[in-house]
Amino acid sequence: MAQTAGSGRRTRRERLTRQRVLQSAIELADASGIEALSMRRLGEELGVEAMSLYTHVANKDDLLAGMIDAVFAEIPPPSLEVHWKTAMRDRALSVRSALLRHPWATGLMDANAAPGEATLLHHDLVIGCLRGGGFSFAMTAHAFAVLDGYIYGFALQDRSLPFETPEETGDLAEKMLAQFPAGRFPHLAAFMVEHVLQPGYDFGDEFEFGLDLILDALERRREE
Amino acid sequence: MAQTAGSGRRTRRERLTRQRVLQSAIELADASGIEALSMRRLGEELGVEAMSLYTHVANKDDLLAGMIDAVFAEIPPPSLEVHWKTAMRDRALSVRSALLRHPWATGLMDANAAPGEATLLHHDLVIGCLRGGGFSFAMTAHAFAVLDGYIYGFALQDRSLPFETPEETGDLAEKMLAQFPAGRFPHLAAFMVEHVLQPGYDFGDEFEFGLDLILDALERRREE
DNA sequence: AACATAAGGTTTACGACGTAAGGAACGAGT
DNA sequence: ACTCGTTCCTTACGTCGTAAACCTTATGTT
Repeated sequence: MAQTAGSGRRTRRERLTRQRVLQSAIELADASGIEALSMRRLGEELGVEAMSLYTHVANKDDLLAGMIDAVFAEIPPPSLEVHWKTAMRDRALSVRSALLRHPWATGLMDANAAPGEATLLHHDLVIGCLRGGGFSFAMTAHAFAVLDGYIYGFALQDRSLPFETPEETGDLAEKMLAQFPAGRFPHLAAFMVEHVLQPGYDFGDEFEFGLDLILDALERRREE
Repeated sequence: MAQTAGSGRRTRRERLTRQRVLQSAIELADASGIEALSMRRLGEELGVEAMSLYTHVANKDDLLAGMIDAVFAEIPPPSLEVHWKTAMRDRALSVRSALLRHPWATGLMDANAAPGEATLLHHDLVIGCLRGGGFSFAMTAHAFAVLDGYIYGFALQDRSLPFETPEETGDLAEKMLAQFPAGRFPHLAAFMVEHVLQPGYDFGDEFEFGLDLILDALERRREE
């Protein structure tokens, strides 16, 4: 009786896999936040006891490292065929959207864990793209540092903003400033009233401004 | 018998204070990493049981929020007297050095906690500086997002690099690449050999390049 | 068909964590 | 000297990551 994966009549449940573990962990973190991701809870999600996970994952740090690498794997690889500027622009937007889909990822990058294969591949292509675009090694290092710094930092800021919708923004801004004597933070208050609380404002929209600013500046420096 | 703070003959130990708790927590996190900061361990450091801390701190999140605000309080306030560009440059370097002193801080900024007074004051002055420098509200928002994004993101990258000294860099780079078939990451490998592993290279030095790139670009846009 | 093997999954347990609840000790004001 | 509010301690609960040992099941060999 052939009993290959999933065909047997009495397979109580799908076999566990590193893939399945990582994917479930990502779904759980996306849905309930990274602080809700415990080995027990993840096991539950997969219909399995917590300790079973350790067959496919060395420990929790390994799990987190795997999740990060899986996020990088989601990002379309930057093309080496097009002009570096468009490639880098597209890539920045791709990374940003991945970090928006998985907001917990930014906070995990401090991990002293070694980068995974997808992560290294991503970096490899970024460097290849810049070098192919005529950047010297030194300029490649500079460009890489500014671009990635900006991308991750923006995601960090975005996530640390304690509001999601414009209405929330208003409520929260008022409460924040109301804690302190009126006039304690005059510039901040004016900025809130005159700009941030205006209809249509969304912090996330700032991303492309800074991105283009940096890309244009890099282009200019490269040509110098 | 006057028994003001610290004068009594039988004060077994200094009284606890929110200040002292926060300061000890920061020292502990600086010295042993944020993951070593537990309420019990912190109590021990202060010669006190863990539960005593809760008199001065609502819970651990409040402790962490207080630590972040204390880090901002360490940063010299940006001046409103000098040209915006020098003020913003100095401030960026100050923030960076604070984040180097307290590497755990970057990872904590995701906290959904409300920003503290020192944090708000810092932001107030940054906005005041830009507005005073002739930036419109919209341009202020743009500038703020790029600058702070870059500063925090750079700190995040810097901290996530798994090496401190050049020698470590070499060892680690080799191990990282050795895990995968030679030639798997050709651009990355070349970049490492030709640039990162060259004597004298230090990723931290990249900071000022990107900072000036952004400041120059902002100046140009502001004048448009 | 019977068995050996190893891999996957489970049970139980340990020490550390954040913190709720209630008690004890202490200092200041009467 | 007595009270009272604050500070600090004791004990306890539920949760966490994971070590160790055990059981189960699918597979390959005879």
